[in-house]
Amino acid sequence: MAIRGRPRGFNRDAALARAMEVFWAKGYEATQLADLVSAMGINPPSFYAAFGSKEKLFREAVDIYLTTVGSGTMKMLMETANAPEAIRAMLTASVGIALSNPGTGGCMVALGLVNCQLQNAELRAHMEALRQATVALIKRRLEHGVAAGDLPGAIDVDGLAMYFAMVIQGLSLQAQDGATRDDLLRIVSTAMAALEHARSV
Amino acid sequence: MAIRGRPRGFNRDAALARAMEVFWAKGYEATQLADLVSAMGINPPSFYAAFGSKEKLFREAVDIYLTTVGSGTMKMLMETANAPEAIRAMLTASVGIALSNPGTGGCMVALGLVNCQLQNAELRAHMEALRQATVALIKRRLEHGVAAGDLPGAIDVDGLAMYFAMVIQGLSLQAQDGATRDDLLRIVSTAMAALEHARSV
DNA sequence: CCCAATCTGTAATTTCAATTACAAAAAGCA
DNA sequence: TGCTTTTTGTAATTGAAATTACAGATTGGG
Repeated sequence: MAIRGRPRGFNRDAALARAMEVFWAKGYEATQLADLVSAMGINPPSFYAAFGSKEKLFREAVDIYLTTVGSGTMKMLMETANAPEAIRAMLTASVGIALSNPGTGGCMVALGLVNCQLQNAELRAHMEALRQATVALIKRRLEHGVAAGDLPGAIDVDGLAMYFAMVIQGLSLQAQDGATRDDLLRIVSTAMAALEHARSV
Repeated sequence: MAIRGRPRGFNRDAALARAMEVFWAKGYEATQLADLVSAMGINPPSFYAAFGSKEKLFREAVDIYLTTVGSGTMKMLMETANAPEAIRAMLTASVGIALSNPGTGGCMVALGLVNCQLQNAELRAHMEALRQATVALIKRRLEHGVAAGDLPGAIDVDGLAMYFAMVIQGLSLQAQDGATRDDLLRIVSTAMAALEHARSV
């Protein structure tokens, strides 16, 4: 049997994409329902019927952020041949993302939920887990680089992975502070010295 | 003539110190008056009489943060003899501060007001100006290092200054994500490679 | 000792943002 | 067509957080 009842008057995926942009631009807590429903072109009841709550919507928004906006960085990381080049490509992609933020600047995973209230601690933990996953991915790429001979076997892959994750987060904050593309790319080049140095040990 | 009226029943400076800790721990927007007055041991009317508003109190709290907690990093930066050592000392001091945050971790200037609402844009600009001042200070120290022969004359002092400011911010976010002292110090050592590399150019 | 000035505690008030009530609308099915 | 189901728009409702009203308390000055 077909779907009963009045059909939904808006495109759920399109509305979700709009919501993602708003969350990305303003962060979870600074975004209010009024911003969301306005950007999505719907009213509160439609919102709650389709997405459940602000928090559930945010989780969905992060999901599509990762599979759309964010996927590029990880793709660069995993698919660029030489390990140092892969790291550089990832950071360069991060710069692009940080600057394409429709609002203040920065990566949604890095800055979407900083300094939250106790009531949102669980959501914050979710974001933190995503960031830890990034660290793990960088570490794996470095290990692969060592195995492939791109990097010396003596390097501290754990330390370097944390370092580059830190760089991604730092780039986001710099973007929020108004850094230009040229500024951020210069920072990336400087940051890459960590690997240049590791290679020459 | 002496002061008329009932004397204040609490120590304003002590209360301000408590408030600073709360703001440092939770950030501006996640901190609510109830947290503040509770930590300060006073009631709302005393609070407003003595400090004016939450925003004014925050500005005062940032001021004493800078002159107490934060002064160590800049002291290290300006008073350590060798320029690369000065940078390292500054970053090491930042690690100590980030870990001494009574709450989630991180530097109050770096993370005290991220993702704020439009109504707090002016306050955010104030924080941003403080961060820019840090960049300027780092730049000056690097220039001094070049003049003193600690660093080669060809280095990009602007780029390096932004880079190390980014590191301070990134360290704060890493601290919030649960990084240990050992983790952060390893990141600092890795970050220092940027200067090691610059020296050997 | 009384008055003016200032602080304190209790208890509003105000404002604003998330969420829901409810009746009308729009579809399928008998 | 009448019934059921689901969505929609308007307009509450709820809840929380910043700020203030007000009466009582405590001081110095005359």
